[in-house]
Amino acid sequence: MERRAYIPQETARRLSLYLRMLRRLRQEKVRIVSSDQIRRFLNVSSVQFRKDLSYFGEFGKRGVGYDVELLAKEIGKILGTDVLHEIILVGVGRLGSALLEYPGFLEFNLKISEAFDRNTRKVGKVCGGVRIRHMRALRQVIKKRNLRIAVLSVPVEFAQEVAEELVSCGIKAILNFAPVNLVLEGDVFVSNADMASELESLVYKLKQKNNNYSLTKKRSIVI
Amino acid sequence: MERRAYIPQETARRLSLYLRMLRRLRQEKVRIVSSDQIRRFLNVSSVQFRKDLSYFGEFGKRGVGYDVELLAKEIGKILGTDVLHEIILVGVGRLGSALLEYPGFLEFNLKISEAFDRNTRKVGKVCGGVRIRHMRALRQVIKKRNLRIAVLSVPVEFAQEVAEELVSCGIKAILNFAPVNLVLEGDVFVSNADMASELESLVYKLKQKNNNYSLTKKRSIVI
DNA sequence: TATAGATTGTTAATTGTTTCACAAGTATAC
DNA sequence: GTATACTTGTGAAACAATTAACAATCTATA
Repeated sequence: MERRAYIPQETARRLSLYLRMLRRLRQEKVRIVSSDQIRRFLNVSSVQFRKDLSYFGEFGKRGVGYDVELLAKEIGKILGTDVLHEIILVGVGRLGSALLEYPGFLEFNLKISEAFDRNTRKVGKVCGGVRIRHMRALRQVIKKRNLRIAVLSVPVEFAQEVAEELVSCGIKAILNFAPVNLVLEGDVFVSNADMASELESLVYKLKQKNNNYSLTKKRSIVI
Repeated sequence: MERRAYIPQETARRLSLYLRMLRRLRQEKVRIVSSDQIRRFLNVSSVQFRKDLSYFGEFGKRGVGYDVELLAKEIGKILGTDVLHEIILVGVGRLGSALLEYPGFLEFNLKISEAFDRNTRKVGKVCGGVRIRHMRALRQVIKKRNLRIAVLSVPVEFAQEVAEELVSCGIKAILNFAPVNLVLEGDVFVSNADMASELESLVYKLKQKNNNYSLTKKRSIVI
């Protein structure tokens, strides 16, 4: 097959779910897994799983299944988790400090290695193993360490301006926790972790169900 | 047009973004807005916006635009934010307490009105205006207050069992912050707020861009 | 009251994603 | 060795979502 002509966005999103599942299986000493087992664990159809993998190569053995160890390694390579990625976090409020202590990032070889806040009372303190710096140091640190990815957890009213500053410092990807759509110039990827909107979607679905309106299926995931 | 034959999932997701934008405009005393202005604010094409609304009715005036006040009210009705929805939160760890204090939920008329934890040292304390109860009280409170929606922020190793308990108590929608896919029986909506996976997707996109592989567009807002 | 410019609402075409159907390969039992 | 039961990989079909194209309608103005 002609690989990588283009990869469906949705496929890319699912790869990290696969990887996490495989890692868990590996931990439990499972050696072989079939696409049908994956379906049961992840609510992704077995064909979907196989099709997703097919964009990158052939990793299974017909009649048998997939070698957990091997497949985890391959997906890791595809996603780039074989290399440690250093991230910065801007805004060490309640959410920000929760994120600094969040253990889940390591799973994908992601590490928040710098944190910034403009509150001088927070500066110098250590949270999640990271010493908080003042916003003034932002540009210098980003440039010096050549960082590309930022988590933005400042109050909503500052999100836009801080995001612009991040971009001007060379940041190329932002995970935004502020409930606002960032409008940015240049080639920056922005992903919104919009908790309120996510919850609202659930409320809406419940309402629809009760009213017997129908939604198309697909996706239940997400931020 | 035959309204509401079915509503695209994505349309439902976008409605809350529209509502937030409209509220902000209303606050700024803007009376009229065109779909083209919305495009500039939200990175959603003007046709997309109009198409989305068209599933529910005709809310604009040709040659003019949309009445901000009126449209906000209509979308609010569609989404169900005209009524207060009470939510419970389970797991008052670092992330849980950040969520309890998160002001963004009110925007959609959502209120975390009960919080539970199994750590007796936390029980009785007040966080974000909510007194934390012991997990033992879970069933009784849910039944008594007839609650339907839960935010799950317990450690990943307990997520599955707690989720099952929630469902057995009558919960119909769960916003899950644990990095695991919940497998649940019955008609429950689960939405995963998967921060690590979200960040991982950004890393992947950056990598693709540098390698000049192409992804299809859509979602996740590339500016 | 006719005309120009603006903007919505909608059908049709296009693009993107999932699912179907099945060929091809592997393991096991006899 | 052959039959049987699995399981993967994939082209084609079906389905879903977005975008293009344009008719309908409104406002302002001469």
